[in-house]
Amino acid sequence: MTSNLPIDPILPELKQALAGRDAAVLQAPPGAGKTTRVPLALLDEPWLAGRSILMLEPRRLAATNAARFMASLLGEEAGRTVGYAIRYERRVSRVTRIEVVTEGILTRRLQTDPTLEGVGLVIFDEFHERNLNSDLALALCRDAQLGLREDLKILVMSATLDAEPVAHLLGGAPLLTSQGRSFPVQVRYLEQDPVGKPAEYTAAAIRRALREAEGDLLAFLPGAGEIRRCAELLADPPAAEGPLICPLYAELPFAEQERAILPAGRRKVVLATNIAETSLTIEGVCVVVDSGLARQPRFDPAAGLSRLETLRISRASAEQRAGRAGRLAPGVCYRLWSEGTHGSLLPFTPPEIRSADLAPLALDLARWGVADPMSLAWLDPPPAGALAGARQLLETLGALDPIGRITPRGEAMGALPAHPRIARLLAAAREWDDLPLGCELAALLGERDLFRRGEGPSRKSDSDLLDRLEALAAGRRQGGRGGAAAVERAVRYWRQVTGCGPGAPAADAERVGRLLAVAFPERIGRERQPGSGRYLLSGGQGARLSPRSNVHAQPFIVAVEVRGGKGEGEIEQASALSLGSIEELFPEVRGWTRAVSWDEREGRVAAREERRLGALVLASRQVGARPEETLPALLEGIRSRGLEALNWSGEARRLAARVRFVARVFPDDGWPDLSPERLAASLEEWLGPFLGGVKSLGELARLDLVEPLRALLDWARQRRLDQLAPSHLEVPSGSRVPLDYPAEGHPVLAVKLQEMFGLADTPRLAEGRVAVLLHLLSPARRPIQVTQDLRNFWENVYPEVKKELKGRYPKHPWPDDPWNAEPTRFAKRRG
DNA sequence: CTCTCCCT
Repeated sequence: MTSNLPIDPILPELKQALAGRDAAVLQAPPGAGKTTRVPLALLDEPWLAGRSILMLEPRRLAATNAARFMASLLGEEAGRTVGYAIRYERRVSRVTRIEVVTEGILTRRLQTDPTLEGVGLVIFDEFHERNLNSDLALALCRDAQLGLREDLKILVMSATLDAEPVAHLLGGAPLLTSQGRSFPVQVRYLEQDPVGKPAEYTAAAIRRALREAEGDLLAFLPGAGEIRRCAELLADPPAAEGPLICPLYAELPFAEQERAILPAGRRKVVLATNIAETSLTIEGVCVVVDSGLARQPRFDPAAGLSRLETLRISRASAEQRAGRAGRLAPGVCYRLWSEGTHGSLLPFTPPEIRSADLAPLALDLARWGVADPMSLAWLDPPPAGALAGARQLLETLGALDPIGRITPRGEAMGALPAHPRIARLLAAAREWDDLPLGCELAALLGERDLFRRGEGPSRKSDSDLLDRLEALAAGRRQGGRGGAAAVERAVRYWRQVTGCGPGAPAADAERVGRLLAVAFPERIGRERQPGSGRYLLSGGQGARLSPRSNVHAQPFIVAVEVRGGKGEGEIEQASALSLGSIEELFPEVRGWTRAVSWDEREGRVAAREERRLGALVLASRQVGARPEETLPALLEGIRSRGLEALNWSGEARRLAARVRFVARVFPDDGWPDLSPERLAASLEEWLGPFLGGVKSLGELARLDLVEPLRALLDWARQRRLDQLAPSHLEVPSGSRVPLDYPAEGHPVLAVKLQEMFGLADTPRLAEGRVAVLLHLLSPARRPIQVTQDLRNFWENVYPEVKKELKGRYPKHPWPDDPWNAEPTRFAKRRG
């Protein structure tokens, strides 16, 4: 502890803050030395009273490195005063006072020992990354602190300037800020946002940066595809000075990653994914070229699948990337977007909890005994929709009961350090005495896909899990070659955790399929047409097998990994399964359930009995529909065909039109709304009661709508309707002439002129508020005049009309004095 | 352009 670090001046203040409070927040940029300085500085504080410190790191490498470095400062090996625990490996002893752990470890420790016996302080390092597990661990830790361990202290350390909300969350904890140690980085934006493909404009920008600036160059690209393309573009023609081009992404074999990280002896261009933003530090970088893009997973709760999206990074992320150029000396960062666009970027990368698969978190909450997650302290609470989806899955897996409490099986699953699906698979393997196979599958599913990693066999189009099991076995026969080290280590781990005895897995397709089916019950697929390779999954999504898949011509499969497009996903890993197994594993499919639906082609209600697994119909038979179950299907049929499919008699149309007219004139008198939209929306209420036993369009056609419509009016309103808007009007000739009530404008009375002799005043409706529009007709019922002023017609228009038409209709009366002529509907009597 | 990164 000789050299001075930027964090040092603040340590006394930090000690004091923690002495008086149960929590503190320390904000310190990279290079301040917080990770290795803070735990050792606090070790002898009196409030710690000899208890130990747990420190969380987001990555295994960071955890082991921090522990080893601190141990070396004490002149010890890791495992004495300073130890660590990561998956597969724990190095601690009775004298250990500082234990550095990765995030999942703390959650598991809290579950088995909620009081954190013997621990006095929990430090959350790099909390700004906002990983799902650190958010959960902090929520649980705070809950333990408030309920069980008032003497437990929490210290949150964060690199970026968003520490205020955490301090607030921890009850107004003191917020301390430290300087960092880094060199200035000059940031250069583009004039305008680039057009074209990221690989192409990034390659162009790299060529320019190599001319303009000195030193090794680190470029950030969204994925391996862009990195390969960019490397090709830089190789042809070779960039100036012919620098060494080093791709860097997680799937790359370790040796190649090392080549990118270590000094090369000549100028180097590293093309990296997000892996270089936080997890790996590259020596000698003075120039950063940032495409501004990253690929991020988004879990779709409806489909139960994640898909990758290429998104613009946040300003905080851009800051972090730029900082990589200033670790050793002043540097330059080329941002491949405009300064205007920079202002529109998100300030921080959204926390993982907002878009992740929440099934593991939901099981952890249930184990913790939290019914309502809102009772815990969250910076961002788990989104309700995703959480509901996660609980649904857990219920399907048998881990939760229908009201969301953990079941004994759920307890057993939660005790296994794996995703609930894999835990379910292992539980089934134990039950079926198939543990060797279960351990291999758990390892294959839990690690990166064997056929996708750069160091392994590269038959990436094979989608059958049996092929992967065979590849594992073949690798073992060849003496451990095959690059499946991570999977093999996981196999050993699971064999140890489950107490699985020796013995080779019995890897026949059916056993594999059955184990996978219980873990992925909503991804059981049935082929749509034989040989099509296109499947409907029990969860309702569609998916297709690659044409080069080895899972051929299987009517039923389990699609374990589906790479999601928005429509049909591509099945990356699957296994065949028999119908018999499905029936055995999911007893509910053995029962027949009735399904009544509208058969559009036949135009009738169809009732079937079906055996189904989620969206899959495994068998179906036609049955007769019972009268009491036809209504919803019939209404669905009417809706699909529209109101006009109903039997609108003239009388029914007129009735509806009259009611609409009255409702228009007296809008506040409570007349029912009989607009087509409203009628369509309320079919069930007004038409439903008249549809008893109706099953087909033919029967529907026999139902006159007059009665259902009239039923919407009580007796008093029916009487009032007849007064306000009669269906017919009596004219001077004695005829009862039908009135037409159009949707807009005045009601129309179309009547022969001769029937109106002697009438001066235009008839009025609706208590005299609305005059009818007269369509005066010739004896041949041709329109002569449209008017609302009958008196004016007789006096000024009729003489002209008479002259014109008298010759054409000689048998009809055309009196000179229409005021005193007898109105008639007939022609003149003969002779 | 064919899947980012990490973790029990």
